[in-house]
Amino acid sequence: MPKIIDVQQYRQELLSKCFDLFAEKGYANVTTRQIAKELGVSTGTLYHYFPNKQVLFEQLVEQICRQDMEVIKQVDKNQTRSQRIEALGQILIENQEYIIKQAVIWIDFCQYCSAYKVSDNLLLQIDSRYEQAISELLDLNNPQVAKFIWILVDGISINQIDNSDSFAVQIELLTQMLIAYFEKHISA
Amino acid sequence: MPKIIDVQQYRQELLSKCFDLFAEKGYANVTTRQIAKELGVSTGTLYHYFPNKQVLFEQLVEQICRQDMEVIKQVDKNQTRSQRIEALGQILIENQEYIIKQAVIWIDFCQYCSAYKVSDNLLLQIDSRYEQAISELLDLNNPQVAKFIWILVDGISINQIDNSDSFAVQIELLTQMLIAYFEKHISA
Amino acid sequence: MPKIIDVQQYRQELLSKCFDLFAEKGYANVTTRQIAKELGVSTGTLYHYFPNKQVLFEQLVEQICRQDMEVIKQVDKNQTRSQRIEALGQILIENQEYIIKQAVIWIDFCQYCSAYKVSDNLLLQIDSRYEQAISELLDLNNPQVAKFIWILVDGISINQIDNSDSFAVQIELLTQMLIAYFEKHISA
Amino acid sequence: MPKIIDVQQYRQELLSKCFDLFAEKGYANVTTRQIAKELGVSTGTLYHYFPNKQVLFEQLVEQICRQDMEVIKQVDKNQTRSQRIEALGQILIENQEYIIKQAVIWIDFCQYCSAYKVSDNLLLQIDSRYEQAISELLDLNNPQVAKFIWILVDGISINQIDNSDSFAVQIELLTQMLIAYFEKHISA
DNA sequence: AATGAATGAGGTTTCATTCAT
DNA sequence: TATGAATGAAACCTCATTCAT
Repeated sequence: MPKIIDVQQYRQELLSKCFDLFAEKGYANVTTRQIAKELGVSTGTLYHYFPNKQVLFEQLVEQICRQDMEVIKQVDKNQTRSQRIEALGQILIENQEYIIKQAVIWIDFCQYCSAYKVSDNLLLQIDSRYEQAISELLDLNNPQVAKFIWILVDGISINQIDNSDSFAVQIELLTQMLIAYFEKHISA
Repeated sequence: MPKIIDVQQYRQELLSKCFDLFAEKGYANVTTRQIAKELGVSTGTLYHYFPNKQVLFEQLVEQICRQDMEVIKQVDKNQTRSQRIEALGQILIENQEYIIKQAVIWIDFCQYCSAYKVSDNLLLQIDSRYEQAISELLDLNNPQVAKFIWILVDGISINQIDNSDSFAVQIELLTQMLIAYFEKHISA
Repeated sequence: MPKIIDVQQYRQELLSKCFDLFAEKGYANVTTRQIAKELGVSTGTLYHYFPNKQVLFEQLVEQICRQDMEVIKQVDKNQTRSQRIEALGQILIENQEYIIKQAVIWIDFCQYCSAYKVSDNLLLQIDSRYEQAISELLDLNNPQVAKFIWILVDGISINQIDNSDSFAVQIELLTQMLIAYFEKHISA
Repeated sequence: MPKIIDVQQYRQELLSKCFDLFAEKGYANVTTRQIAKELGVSTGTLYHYFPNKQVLFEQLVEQICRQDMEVIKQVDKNQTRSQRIEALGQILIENQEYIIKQAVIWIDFCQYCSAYKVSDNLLLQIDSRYEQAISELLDLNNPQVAKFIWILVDGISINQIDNSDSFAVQIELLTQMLIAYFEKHISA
């Protein structure tokens, strides 16, 4: 029993160590040897913990999703919607580096699903988790709006690859835009 | 007398025929053999028109940018800003399929630049062309806002890979949000 | 009739123009496109005058052999053997650049014959032409000695690829060595 | 525990097994698949031990040079110069097959350096090692003479490709010629 | 559990040669 | 005659995966 927990925990550690590498190069451009080297293990060991590269990637995406849920939970819900939007924006800016990488990996995962003709189950499932988390956070009853917001965060993140100094500016713009939109269309 | 062919024009035709394939699979997942097959030529012919896969991809990105400039130009400038925003949204929705693919390829190109350590010259140059085109269209003096808008369109587009029925809804949301933002913050 | 002569002559011109290219790169490293470019014609034209790359190369080797026979003939035969050896050495030094290239191509041709499993007929035939020419020039009755001399010239030539200033020195050494040998072993 | 293998030693074994193939066909005419087949391994394994075909070839040349130094060392130095020359000739004749192949590869390497525009460092370095070894063996103070001798051996070797029965005759001729030369020009 | 040597299918690219014009 | 676009076999090389140790 305790052994199993250790294995599971070690797997999580390995996944965490992969994060930067996948964010930087993308699934298709990372070799298993590079992964093994980054993790400080042999390729044999890598294949001992993960059946193949695809599963490794999918588990990484799941791990990221779980972490993102935690990030979103940090927002204090005892505030007006505008305040919560600003708080979310603030958290994104504070975790800028992580958020950008997470978005890059997510987009990479979307392409991976279409390119490798992998079943979208995981993709759809994670997608709806984000949708729900944002919906709850901002008391939205239109799921499209919730998804929309997270999509915009991705959009902004991805385009930071080269000049990452504008991330904060753009998240701020997004924040203001959302506030203006909600003020005009939906009563808080 | 040799076969007379407008090489430059034929190159453009070939690039156009690649568009769907790259949008669907992504640069790293498309093989040159697949490209040749899609184009209905041999790999030898492919390499007769493009020195290598990278240049082929870069020229495709350039072609897309030129086409996008044409799409943006379609908006009638004799309207209020809100009207122009709506017109732009309308055009995006009308060209939904193309816009999504274009965005997917663009994001792929961003990753390609970072993964292959290709010089960013082309990336930055194209980036600023979009910025300028949007700035002119909406009379913006803050370039960050212009870039921001196009980034959001990319963000929305990318996430359509699997359920593309929400594109129109999300572009509509973006339109309304931009209008609300400009009404509140910037006089038309 | 005159047409045929022209074609033949044009072929010789083309071959002459290939000489430097083959000497510099070697048969296997020269592409037909490079040859065509060097000749200022299209690949189609190249294949109009020569059935393929192999025949082109073989004809070049033949042409070189004919030219070498002319070089050797320049030696005035009304001299002692030692004088004739020195005269030959002098001619080699005067034509240093040509001699080196000719030797490089010849060695390349030897390798070509073994690598491509081409029949050695041409090789043997040319070999014996050199043997005879040297035998006649130096009044040798041992054909091995004649061949030996030409082989040494090749050996010296090939090793000039990088520091070609020692060619004259080494031909001079060869000359002295031959003279010493003949003085000791064979009466002039 | 992993399979224990002395990588460096295995590399040397692999190189030794390549020797004949390269001698017979030449660098440009040997394919990596042929090499792998000759070595009895897969192409993947080949690339596990050598980063690419060029480096493989260069390491082969280095290995050959080291072996040649051993061959030259076999000559007993407690003899007159004439005797040492004869002893060297004898060793060359005894190792005829190896010497010819070694020479063919060396010449191939010279062409390889010029054709592939590889830096000549290795070539010059090896060149000087031969020069020194011969100089020491025959107590020569003129390095040109030392280089000259080895060049002649190469020249003779290369021309044996097709009728290798004359090698001994020609090495014998070279030996006599050198003795005659030294008797006349340089006191033993 | 851990290693890394070994595999070989499949990737990108080259190039001798052909052929419609 | 002359052209050069087109071909596709085959070159070099990579990399996910396996397996003996």
